[in-house]
Amino acid sequence: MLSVLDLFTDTHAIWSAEAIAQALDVSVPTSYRYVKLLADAGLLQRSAESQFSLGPRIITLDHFMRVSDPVLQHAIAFMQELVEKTGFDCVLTGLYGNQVIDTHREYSYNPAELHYGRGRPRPLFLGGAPKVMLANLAPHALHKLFDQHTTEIAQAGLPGEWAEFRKYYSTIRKTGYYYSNGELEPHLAALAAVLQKIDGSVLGALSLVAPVKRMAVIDLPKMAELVMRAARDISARVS
Amino acid sequence: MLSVLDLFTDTHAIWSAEAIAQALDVSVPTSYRYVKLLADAGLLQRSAESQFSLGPRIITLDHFMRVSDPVLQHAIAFMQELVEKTGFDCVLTGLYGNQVIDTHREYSYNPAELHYGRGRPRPLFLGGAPKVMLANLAPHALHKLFDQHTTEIAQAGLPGEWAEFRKYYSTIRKTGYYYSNGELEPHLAALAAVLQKIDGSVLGALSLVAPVKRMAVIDLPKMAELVMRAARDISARVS
DNA sequence: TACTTAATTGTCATATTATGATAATTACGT
DNA sequence: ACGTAATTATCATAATATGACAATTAAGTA
Repeated sequence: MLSVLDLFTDTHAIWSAEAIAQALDVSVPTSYRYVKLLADAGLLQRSAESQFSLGPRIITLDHFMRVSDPVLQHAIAFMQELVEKTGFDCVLTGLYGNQVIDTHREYSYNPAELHYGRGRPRPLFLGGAPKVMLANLAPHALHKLFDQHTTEIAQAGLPGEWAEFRKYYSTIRKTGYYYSNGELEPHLAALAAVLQKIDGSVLGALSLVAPVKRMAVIDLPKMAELVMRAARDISARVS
Repeated sequence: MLSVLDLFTDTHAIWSAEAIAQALDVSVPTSYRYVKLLADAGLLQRSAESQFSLGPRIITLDHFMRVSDPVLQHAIAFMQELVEKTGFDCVLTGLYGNQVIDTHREYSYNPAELHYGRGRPRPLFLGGAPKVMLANLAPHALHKLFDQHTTEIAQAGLPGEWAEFRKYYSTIRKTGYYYSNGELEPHLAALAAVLQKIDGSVLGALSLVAPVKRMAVIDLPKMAELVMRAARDISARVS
């Protein structure tokens, strides 16, 4: 029944009861039952005649998550400071099982477009934030991901052999940060550092993001030092 | 099983399987089953030893909602303009059944505190946004709310009789906006206007919020005109 | 490394409930 | 008021959720 939620995405945000029945291969009455259950819980809402969309409960639950997320709470001030110092956007990212999600974005300027900051699912093997997080996972956890995502790893151009794959991430870990140039989106560069608890477990990642063009005049080591220090400070506060 | 989600709030964000079993009056194995189902769907996650919290799926779903919400999409630009013109915070609010929720906030300045903008549940009968929305509901919908929330209505100091209650909201509807002075929070004032589709159905509300102190020098009719025009423009775009 | 305790999952009989087909009802536009 | 589509009720049957208990795994500690 929870699989009804899987149907709702950014590109297909509205579903009819009948379409749900078809998609899940259940009868129409059952589809209505599912929808009713989810709507009663507020996870769905009727958006129009026979149309359903995601419901207000999700907004509230997300609010609870933000308010009670210690990483987010402590990170914001440091992120604002980074934005002020650099003029770049600052992004906070989390690793949830096999999913990488941006959890907050501090904007350097306010574009008139919708802010995609929070919640955008991201590829596991592309971009700065995922790389510094994976680089700091316990070896067995990384190995698990390696086994589960063979094709994605190949697509990302990463080594198909465990030894080299591991060495690749080990290098990143030793460097302390990762600079991605046009890796996730061609025109964007990012510099990321990991957030971790005292015991070494990964809390998330902190990145500065900017157009590739504007990186020409940047002193990378200096910028890396800024991000890493902020990351360390945040990590210390959370622990 | 979905009632597990009800347990998680901003003040109690982490639950153990055992505590859930007790709260829902089910056996411990059943509690683990519930938690497993929800965690597999991403609605919950293990946060520590035997501890569960709300999961990443909620962040993603909220993201989908924001991206596919036409009101939000069209409103942001106007909200930014209002912030620029007035220096006040601008808030977008939605009505979902019996629930009033802020869905976006454009900040006039960037306080170093966490932004509570999106998702905060609000009382139904206090504050500008709920009042302009309720004032523009179809009479039968308003009557329904009137019947269902007798005590809250009394607590809010609103008329306990339907005729007067209706008249109260009718006045607001005719005025076109509502100015609330310290109604929701003692030190805050807000001016709200309704967003509605061409057919008159309520889409939400648009408000400007500022400390009461700063309202002393404000020309209310002028400010009301600004908010109402923005609200009309947004409404027009959405339709 | 082994030991101890807590956390989590498996087993299984039973009671509960979910399901689909069909019918009845409601809501909506004309 | 009418006709169509949407939604809910009925009911027999199949499926599965539940709790008690046992087994297993994980985590902390000596």
